Amino acid sequence: MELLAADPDLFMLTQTVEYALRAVVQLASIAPEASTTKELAEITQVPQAYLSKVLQGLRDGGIVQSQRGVRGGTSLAKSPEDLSILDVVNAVEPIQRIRTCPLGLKSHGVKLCPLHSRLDAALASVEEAFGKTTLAEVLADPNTSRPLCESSDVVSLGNHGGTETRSRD
Amino acid sequence: MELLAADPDLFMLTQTVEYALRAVVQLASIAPEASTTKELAEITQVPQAYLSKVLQGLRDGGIVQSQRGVRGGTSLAKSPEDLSILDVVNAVEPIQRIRTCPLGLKSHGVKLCPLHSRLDAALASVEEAFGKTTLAEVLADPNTSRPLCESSDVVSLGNHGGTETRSRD
DNA sequence: GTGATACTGGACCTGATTGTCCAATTTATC
DNA sequence: GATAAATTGGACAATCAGGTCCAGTATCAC
Repeated sequence: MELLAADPDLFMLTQTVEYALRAVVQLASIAPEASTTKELAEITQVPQAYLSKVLQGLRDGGIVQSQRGVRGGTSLAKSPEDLSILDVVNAVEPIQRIRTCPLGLKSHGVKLCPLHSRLDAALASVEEAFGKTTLAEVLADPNTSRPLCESSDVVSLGNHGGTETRSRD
Repeated sequence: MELLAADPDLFMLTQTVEYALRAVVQLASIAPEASTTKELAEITQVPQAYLSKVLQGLRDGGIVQSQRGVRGGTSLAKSPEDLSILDVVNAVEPIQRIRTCPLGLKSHGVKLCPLHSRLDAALASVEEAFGKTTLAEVLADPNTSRPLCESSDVVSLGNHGGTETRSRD
């Protein structure tokens, strides 16, 4: 069997955050429909068993909701307009701003030293950028190819003939 | 013995990067003098044995240089004006921009999808911010307390009466 | 109600990161 | 040259994120 080499971490983002974002973007693209974990895993290319854990985190964070049983699945808990990238990130792995001196120096309590204030500034800018980008904007982006999908071709990722998502009627 | 709870990771920055930055900033503040690993470890509050590993990485990356033996130690390899935060980060844990689609979709090869292009944009902004901040600037920052040091008080971290750094004459 | 579908949650495995320890080596000083 | 001060590097331990597996439970459809 070929076990595809796990992608290296993306520096800032952990693998888990990357997976969460993929899943949520895909769910947003079919919102308000639901998708099974299996489908999601195939499309987003995330290990299915692990994706289910990630989805649990997203559910606990109020990003998605899920339905058990036959014709069940996971769907967005809010509309794509009301969910930011930051919301998703914070649900699975909160961005921790640097609020107190990591060395525990008392006098740095309020005012961070030049080093840490700069590091925190970087965190802040990322936080802001993520905070003001909604999933709807990501989906509507006209400049680039469709999220997670082959640009002009049909997706074909191993689930032959069963790709359509289900709707709850 | 009191083993202080290891600081949690700072989201973007790994522990190792944080340690590397602390060490380099301290070295910059005494440049071009050298410091022993023991001294550095006390001031930066990094486990000494691990700090020596981090310093090895910095040395391999050309950020610092070290001198063995009596009166040896580690010093900056360049002047603080010529070292950016990014240089330090890249030496121990390079920022990896997202250049190709993490899902391996061929058609995304050149143009990232809306999701990943936004993530990469965040990386880019951090990279830029780090890239244009030199260690000299960090040290010269008038707005905040001194890096790694108690603001108005003298440092006193357990090395009684042997804090002065050595110069090679 | 029976069976198939699908999420849930706990136990477990694995590899990478973090951290420790020690023997070897280099170097200044006396 | 002997000694002490330091870095160097390898082996090893601990912790955690990433990932797997499976039994349990909820739900729909017939």
